[in-house]
Amino acid sequence: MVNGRTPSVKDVARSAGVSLGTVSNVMNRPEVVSPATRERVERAMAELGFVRNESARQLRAGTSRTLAYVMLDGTNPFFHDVAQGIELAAEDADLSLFICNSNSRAEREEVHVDRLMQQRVQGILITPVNPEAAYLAEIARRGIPVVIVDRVGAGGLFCSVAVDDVLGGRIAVEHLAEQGHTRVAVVGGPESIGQVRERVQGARQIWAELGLPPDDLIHLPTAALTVAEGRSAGERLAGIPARRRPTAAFCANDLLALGLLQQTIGAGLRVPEELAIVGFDDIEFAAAAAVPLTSVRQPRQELGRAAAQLVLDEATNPDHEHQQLTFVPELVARASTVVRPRAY
Amino acid sequence: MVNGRTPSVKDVARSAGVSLGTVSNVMNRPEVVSPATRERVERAMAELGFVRNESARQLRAGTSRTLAYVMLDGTNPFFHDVAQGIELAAEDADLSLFICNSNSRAEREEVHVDRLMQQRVQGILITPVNPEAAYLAEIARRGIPVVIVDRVGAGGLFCSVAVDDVLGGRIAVEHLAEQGHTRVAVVGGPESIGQVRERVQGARQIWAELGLPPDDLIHLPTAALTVAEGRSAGERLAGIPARRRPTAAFCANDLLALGLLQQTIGAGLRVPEELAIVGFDDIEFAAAAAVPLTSVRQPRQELGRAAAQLVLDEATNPDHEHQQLTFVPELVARASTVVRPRAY
DNA sequence: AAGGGGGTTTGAAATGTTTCATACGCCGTG
DNA sequence: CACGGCGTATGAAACATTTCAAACCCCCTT
Repeated sequence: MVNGRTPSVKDVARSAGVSLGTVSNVMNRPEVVSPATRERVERAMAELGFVRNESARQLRAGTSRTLAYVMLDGTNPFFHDVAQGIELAAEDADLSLFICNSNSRAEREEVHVDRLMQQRVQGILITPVNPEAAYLAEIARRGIPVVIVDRVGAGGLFCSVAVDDVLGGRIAVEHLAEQGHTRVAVVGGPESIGQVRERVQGARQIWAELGLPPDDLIHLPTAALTVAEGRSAGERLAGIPARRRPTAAFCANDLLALGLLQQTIGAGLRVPEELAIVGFDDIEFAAAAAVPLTSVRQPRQELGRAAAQLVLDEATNPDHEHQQLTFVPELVARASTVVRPRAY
Repeated sequence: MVNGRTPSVKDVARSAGVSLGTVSNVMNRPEVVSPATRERVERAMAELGFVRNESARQLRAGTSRTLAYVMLDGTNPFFHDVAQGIELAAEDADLSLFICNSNSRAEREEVHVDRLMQQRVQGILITPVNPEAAYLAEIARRGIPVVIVDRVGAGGLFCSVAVDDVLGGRIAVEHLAEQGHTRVAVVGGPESIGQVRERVQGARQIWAELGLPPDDLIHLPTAALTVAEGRSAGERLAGIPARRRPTAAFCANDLLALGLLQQTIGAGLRVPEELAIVGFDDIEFAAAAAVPLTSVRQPRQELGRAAAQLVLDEATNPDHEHQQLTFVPELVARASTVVRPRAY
């Protein structure tokens, strides 16, 4: 430490008796400097407690060493698993990952993205409140690598990585139909969330294809995809007289399903005998629920990892082409829908 | 956009017909520049799509606008709630929050912290793998504001914010004793985690004070604080013949408790009649479990917010003094310990 | 008409790196 | 002995901003 100020390359150079350039070389191309001087410089660094100033490095070099992920909802473990996948890919590329959380608020999201642009991050991964937002198109147009995660972006302007949500809705409801259910609730909302729209749409599709009467697929809207909303939907469901009550529910995500499960069990319904439940995402807590939850699995980490790879390709490969990756979801059957499921 | 390059203040200045300094003034002290020029400059910025380069700003100004939180375990929702509290405080102070995740690996933690130092963040909040780690003391010694979250740091070198874990262990076991339990399992590990040691210690303390025989407080070690480990502990517990089996379990965190709950219910034990369960942290999923979980609540968001305030104080207040804040945990009784708990 | 003063604007220095052309030192070769 | 070449080291320029003393302009006072 040099009189309070944190030491700079200049201080290191002086203390080691070499020039600025040499110190820089020690950090960036150690092979060109002779072992003896390198040794001397490294000792000086250690002695002074030198820490390279990343701002200055980045300013001059013009390239940053961070990726960023703006997640939609920090209370949903799903997004943390995605983030974990991104983190692993970032680690491989020797990059740092900057995680932000918009909490489903569009204006907060934009503040975060703005800050990230100012930081000149290498690329932005984002699960946006609204993938059609004009400002997103704008930054992509400028050449900042942007990858939409868990949604598909508008008009091929960006890469995106998502699961086929329509298909997910289909397999969930198909599974219920296979178990003999002919009156099914579809729980989810608000419609402004694209994932919800598509999952519901998939449910309707297969229902029609199976030739079941549209009125027996009952939509139970919710205000958000949270445990609390799931509980509230559960109340409404349990309140329906037994003869007219759906015998199964497909929830737009696992948080809803968990809330619904808790509430309906509390109300005395047996799961799955009186009410079968399917969730979506297959978060870790789904398997850990007291009645393990059947769910539509998204390859969460894989989603994140693939997104990171796309953003890196866009950042480094001059003839990168935007692509929309779609993963195939998979049903994981557990005790909440089948009386004796295959082993966990 | 100026021929591919992203535009700089210089470009804005030229386009608006003013000097560099004026553009800077528009951004940093708008009150000194006349409305007419300000207007002109702002228009030029919008036209060119100018985005301030934060690296250059920070290099020159010497101050960054970010706080960072290095969390211990991204799979535990507890830490995300803490992060949320930090985020709110950061938002108030108009700072960005950089969230990293060490996943309980000491070397990854150190890489993260190193990067953060290079970025010259205003302060580092951290739930460290080991609060006694030498490198932490080292950076604190250099004057970087560091706050330990959910642990207390060594030798008053840093501020810290934590809950009284010993007390938490006491009230958990006291509650079980009040319900008449006289043979109790304490589930948790590894001992290398400070939180575990102290919670277990609290349990032993009160057990002794209540005059109960030490052998009837049975320690069930686990390799980590995860749902999977909770399940495995549950297997062992369920395997004990009913006459000698503990009638209650205190788990070192909610993840363990949730796994234990699931496993033991699956094995046919009734909760709480045959096995009462208490967790620790009171994460959101605790209340949402099919048998809502009694837990020792930590004020999670409050913890984060307080930590952020401490770090900001250290960063800005010249006569800051380190303090160790301790919050008092609180028992939240739910159905996993009492047959008819007070309203949820 | 000179002086003064307030409100704006300017220009240059400074921040800590990296980069790159150049210089240096040394050795072996012709 | 001069020369070329190689391996190292150097110094200055460049990066995009902020800051601050100085300059400028205009108007009011005396």
